[in-house]
Amino acid sequence: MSTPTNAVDRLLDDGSGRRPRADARRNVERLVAAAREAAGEVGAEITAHEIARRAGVGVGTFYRRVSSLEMLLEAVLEEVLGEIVEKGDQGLADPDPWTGFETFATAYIRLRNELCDINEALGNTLGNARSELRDRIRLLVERAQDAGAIRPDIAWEDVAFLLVGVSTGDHTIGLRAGGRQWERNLQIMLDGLRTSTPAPLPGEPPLHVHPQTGPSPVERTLTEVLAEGSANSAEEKADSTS
Amino acid sequence: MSTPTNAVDRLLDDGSGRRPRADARRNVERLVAAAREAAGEVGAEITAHEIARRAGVGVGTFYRRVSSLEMLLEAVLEEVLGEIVEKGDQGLADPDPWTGFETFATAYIRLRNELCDINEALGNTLGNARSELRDRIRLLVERAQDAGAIRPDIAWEDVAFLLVGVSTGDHTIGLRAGGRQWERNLQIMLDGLRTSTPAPLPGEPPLHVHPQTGPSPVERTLTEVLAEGSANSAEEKADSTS
DNA sequence: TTAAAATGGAGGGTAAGCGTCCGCTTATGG
DNA sequence: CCATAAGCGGACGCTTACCCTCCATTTTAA
Repeated sequence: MSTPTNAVDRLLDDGSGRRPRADARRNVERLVAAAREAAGEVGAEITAHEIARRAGVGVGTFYRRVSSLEMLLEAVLEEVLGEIVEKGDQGLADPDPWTGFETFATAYIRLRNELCDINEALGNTLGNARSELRDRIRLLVERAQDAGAIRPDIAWEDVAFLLVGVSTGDHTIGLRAGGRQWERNLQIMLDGLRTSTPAPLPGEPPLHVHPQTGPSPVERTLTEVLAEGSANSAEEKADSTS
Repeated sequence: MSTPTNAVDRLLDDGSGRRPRADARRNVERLVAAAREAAGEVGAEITAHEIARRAGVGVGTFYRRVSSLEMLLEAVLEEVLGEIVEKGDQGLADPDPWTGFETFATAYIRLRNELCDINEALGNTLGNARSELRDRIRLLVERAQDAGAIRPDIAWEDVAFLLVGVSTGDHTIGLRAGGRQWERNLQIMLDGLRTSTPAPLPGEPPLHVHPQTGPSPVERTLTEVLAEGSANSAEEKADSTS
């Protein structure tokens, strides 16, 4: 009980042991909430003024309650990472390895969207929690592979990379998804990971689904495509007919 | 022939119609190459000084050859987008819809990695090329769906989002892939998209592949997981036993 | 009621990037 | 070979953006 476990308490603990005034605590809570929200929306280039504005407090208050912007972000990041690791443990506790993995993956992405890239922004201050997270991912993947639910030619790092991509892919070339695109991305990725057949996609399609006409199987691996690609990588310039 | 088609010629064209000196042309070429390379590595927050340094020229030269940093980035972006669209046309020319799609997807990600997020950085200056790109993706996906190669419950926008995610996911929680992770991401995504069975993964695994022991099928959809997740979204706090 | 605690926002200090200026160098055509 | 216009480099000034402090005023709570 002497070491506060959540961001708010840690930030309020100035070492004097005195109980802070009510408005002080209220403002710290607002600041942490605002920082978490802002981090998810704006990303790493969030400013102290912006957080203070969202929290409805002045900049002065910001810096009295929080020793620095970096401190606040670090506290928030650690808090969220803790929640993610906890989700990993919940997944490992699930008797069904695939379900456990799936549950974790879902929660992970949802939480990761809150952090956005704050993570990378403030460097390697959290080596400990990060290695804990890596452990959970590795265990979840390997357990599902042992159970035959995830294809065996995958490394757990592949999954880590894919999960990032899933949460990142929600806007491109003028297209912008409504914040739940990651759910569809995730399902498609899961279908690529698993050994059994595809599951139905969650949510609504971004715009429309193309009406299907007829079937016809095909076979060629990406490895072959890549080989071709590097074979004719010599540039060719031909005038295109408009 | 009056309107130069590549970035170098466009930047050299100062309207006077005079042929530029040899060193001037050489430096523009270096600048464009450096900008393309730097854009891929550093991303959107690239600086004029950095590009000049990589090109081995002074800042003065940079600004004489290139009216502004924005102009250079725009020229590079347009050039790369043009190449991508061309790859799309090549894919559409392929008689096999799946192969055509696969070829395009590969080339697209490879080129997209060069742009990184310059794209978003300088706003909507390229609405035209972007809509052309969208067209190619839509046609490629729908054609493959008509042929029965891509699962029918997918919208072409899903594919656009997924392709971004695939190229983005190459570093996370202290893990960093060697630049070819996207190939593995892509194959797994393709396996999730297609109607037939998974293909072998390209390249080497990031670190190791977990030795498999035994099989056991499982079934649960992400939709169900999501429903559960939002059901017990009420926070629970319990002291963890260290 | 009153003093300690807290608040807010103007403003100083700093860092970083953009683009210019000008003295020196180099290509090029006669 | 030489004259000259074109080109080169990088120091430097300007602007912008952000971090954090200071202090007159307000709020809490004993």
